[in-house]
Amino acid sequence: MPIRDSTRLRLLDAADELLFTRGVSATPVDRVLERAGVSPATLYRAYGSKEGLVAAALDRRHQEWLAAWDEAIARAPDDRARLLAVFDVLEDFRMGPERARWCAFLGTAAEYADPPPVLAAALRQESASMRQRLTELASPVVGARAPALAEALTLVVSGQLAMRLRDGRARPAVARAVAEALVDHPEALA
Amino acid sequence: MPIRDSTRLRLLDAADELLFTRGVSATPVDRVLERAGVSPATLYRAYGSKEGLVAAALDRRHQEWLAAWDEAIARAPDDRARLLAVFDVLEDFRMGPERARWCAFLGTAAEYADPPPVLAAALRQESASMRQRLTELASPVVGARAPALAEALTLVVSGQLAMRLRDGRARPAVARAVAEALVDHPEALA
DNA sequence: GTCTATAGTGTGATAGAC
DNA sequence: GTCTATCACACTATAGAC
Repeated sequence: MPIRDSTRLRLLDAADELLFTRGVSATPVDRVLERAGVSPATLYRAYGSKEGLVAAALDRRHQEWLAAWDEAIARAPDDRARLLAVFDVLEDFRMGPERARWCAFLGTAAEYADPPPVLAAALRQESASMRQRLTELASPVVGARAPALAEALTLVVSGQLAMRLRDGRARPAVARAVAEALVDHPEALA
Repeated sequence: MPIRDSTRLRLLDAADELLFTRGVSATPVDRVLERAGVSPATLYRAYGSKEGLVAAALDRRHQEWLAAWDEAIARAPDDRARLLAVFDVLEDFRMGPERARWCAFLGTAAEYADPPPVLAAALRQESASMRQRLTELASPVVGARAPALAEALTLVVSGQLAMRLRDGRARPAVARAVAEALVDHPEALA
C-alpha cells in the first residue's frame, strides 16, 4: 500500500530539521520518528533505511536550493549580479531556526567515507549542478574563462560553508568580496 | 602510574590513521586499539575517553602542521611567497597513504554539534593559529589590509579543504590561484 | 610496574514482527 | 502503532604476562 504524501512530508521535514543540524549519525532514527509522529514501520516502508531518508531529504533540499537560487538570479539586474547571486542565497537559505548547521551536502559527504550509492548520487548531483550553473552564469561575464572562474567560485562557496565550522562568526561579506575580486580579475586565474 | 611514551605514540598514530580518515564516530574504539596493539584499559588510563584521545591526536597534528608550515615559510624567498606558502603545505601535509580524508579539524568540528570542552579547545586553537599567522604573514605584504586578507585566505584554505569532499578531483592549483588574485588585488577586499 | 587479554556491563541503536 | 529481537558500541573490571 502506498504512503500518504503528508506522511512523507512530515518525515522529510523532521529529517531536514534534525539530521542536518545535529548530524546524521549523531541523530537516532527514533528522534526523527518522534518529531515526525510516524512509526518505524512507515519510515522503513517509505524509504527502506535511514540512508534512504537522508538521500530523499537531500534531493528535496537540492530542489529547494535550486529554486531559491533561480529566484535570486531573476532578481539580479545584470550578468555580473546574476553570477554573484549565489552568495545572497547562501545566507538567505540558511535562515530559520532549524537549518543545516553548515551544509547538508558537505556535512553528509564528511560523515560517510564510503557513501552508499543512493547518497553518493545525491551528493554528486549537487556538486555537478553547482559547477554547471556557475559555469553558465560566468560565461556571459568572462567568456572562455568561465570554467576556471566557476571552479574558483565553487571553492569560495565551499569555503564560506566550511567557515561556519570555525569559531567566531563567519562574516558572509568575506565570501562575496573574494568572489567579486575574482570576477573582476579573472585573468589571475589563467 | 605513568604511561610509556611508546604506548602513547602507538595510540596517537592509530587515531590519526583511522579516526581522521574514516571519521571519528564511524570508527569504533576497538579498531583503534587493534591497530595500536593496545588494550582498552591502557587507552582509558591514558586519555580518559575516546574524545580525550581525539583531542590529543588533534593537538599533536596541530604541532606537526605548524612545523611543516614553518619549514615552508623558511624556504620561501620573499614576503609574498611566505604568505602563499600555506598552500604548498596544504598539499604536502596530505601526502602518505593514511592521512585525513579532508581535514582533521574541520572534520571533527563537523561531527560534533556540541563538542566536549576538550575538543572545542583543540579546534579553537587551530582556527586561531590559522588566522593569527596569516595576519602576521600578510602584514608586510599589504599593510593595514592584513586582517581582511587573512580572513579571506582562511576562507580559501577552508574552501580547498572542503573541495576534497566533492566529486572529481580538487585541483590544488585553484586555491593558490585564488589566493594570488587576492594578494595582488587586496583593495577589492576593502 | 606497565601493559595485555578477555570477559562483561549498560546503553541505545536499527530494524522488523506482531 | 507498539513492542521486541538483535547488535554494536563505549567503557570497566580482573587476572596475569613480561
